[in-house]
Amino acid sequence: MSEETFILKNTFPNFSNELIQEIETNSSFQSFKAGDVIMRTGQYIKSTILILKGQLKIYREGEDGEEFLMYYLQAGQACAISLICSTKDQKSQITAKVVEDVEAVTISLALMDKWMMNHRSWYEFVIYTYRTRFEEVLEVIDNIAFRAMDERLEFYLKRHAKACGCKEINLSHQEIALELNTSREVVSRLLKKMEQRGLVHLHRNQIELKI
Amino acid sequence: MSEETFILKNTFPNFSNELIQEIETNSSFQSFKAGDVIMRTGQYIKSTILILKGQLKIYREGEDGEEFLMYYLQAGQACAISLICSTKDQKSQITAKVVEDVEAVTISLALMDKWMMNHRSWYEFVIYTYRTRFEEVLEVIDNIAFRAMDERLEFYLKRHAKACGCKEINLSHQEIALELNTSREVVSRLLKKMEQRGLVHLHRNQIELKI
DNA sequence: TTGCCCGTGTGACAAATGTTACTGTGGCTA
DNA sequence: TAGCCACAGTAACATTTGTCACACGGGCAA
Repeated sequence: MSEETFILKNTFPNFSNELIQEIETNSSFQSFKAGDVIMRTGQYIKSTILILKGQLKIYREGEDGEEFLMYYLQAGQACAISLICSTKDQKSQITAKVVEDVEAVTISLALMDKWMMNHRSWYEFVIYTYRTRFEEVLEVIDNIAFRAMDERLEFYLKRHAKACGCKEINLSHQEIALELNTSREVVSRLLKKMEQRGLVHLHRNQIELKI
Repeated sequence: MSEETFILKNTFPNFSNELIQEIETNSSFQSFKAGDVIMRTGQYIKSTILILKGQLKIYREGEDGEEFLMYYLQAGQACAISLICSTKDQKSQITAKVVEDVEAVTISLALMDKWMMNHRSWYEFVIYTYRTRFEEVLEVIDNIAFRAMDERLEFYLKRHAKACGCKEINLSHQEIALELNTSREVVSRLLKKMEQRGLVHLHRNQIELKI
């Protein structure tokens, strides 16, 4: 078994052997550096990527360049939006930026379309991806629709900790503010209150989550 | 051609003849009255519905019973969420309420799953539905993340007018406030400002859109 | 007609959030 | 070491939104 096969099988354990083989013969491996923007709002989607390693964030851009975090993508996942844009010349509605160096497999739209019909395990992956992302987006809506900034910040920190698997969050207040579409001062203020309540411990460039 | 076949073919012109036939033989026609709640947050999804006539609204419920409008469903459409929940015992994340009396076809999950593989036109319908709803939800996120209440209200009114196909909106300020998750007073205040700007003309129980 | 409810309008105030301005501090580098 | 810069803290104020209180008028039913 080649190294690629091994990684693919491990990262996407539900894919059938035939599918893995098809992926290997038909698609290309690629790397991206932290900070790279893989997809930008308004660009045409020509392919999708399966993530083997690293982390991406998917966010919505406002008219004045505001960012708004939707969700993170990690190894074993794919971007729901690019999975579904189908054959039409579909413009991306979101931006994808690399958080940690990414290794990925690029798959053309035509192939995806074919696989949907021929590979049960691909079909299930797509449906699963779509469903979970839709749910995640619904949760995001809940947060901004029903909750105030303090709760949203708390939710954001927990989600971030979960995504990176540790309780130390290495983000500046400015970065957090961007993703929640608010201002640094507000984030500082609320974090200070959270610290008083014992929920976090604040350091320079690091927030230690204590819950 | 039976009456049902005729209606189905007209409402879902992209469905193949074989698919239409399958729908007819395997699923049941149902009616719902305005105000009925077809699906509620937390309920298990056992089937999906294709809408032949009338209008539904799909909204998210907050913990204290707040509503938050996601989108409307009309003839020729289906609920994206129920389309994708697949075989798992999936709980609904949204609530669906009838706005105008609805006639619909109910389809079990098992059938949907089968059709995805066997009927290209069903597959395309599902993908199309998912994509467009995802986009709509992204737009909703834009609105609450990046825009203030006055813009959101304007957007809401336009969307409502578009959905019902006329410029007279027969809603009380209270109802609008619920769907935007704000209070009646705020809606009144903003509508008054819009009237001063010449965007609307206010009547009792009716808002006349002038744009 | 009278009384009542609903929808609406509005002022006054409270609370949350955004903005401006300034301070301090740690670390890097010229 | 001095100067610079990014990050963080915070006070003061503006703006937006939510809340409370109350008034007005239309229409309906007793």
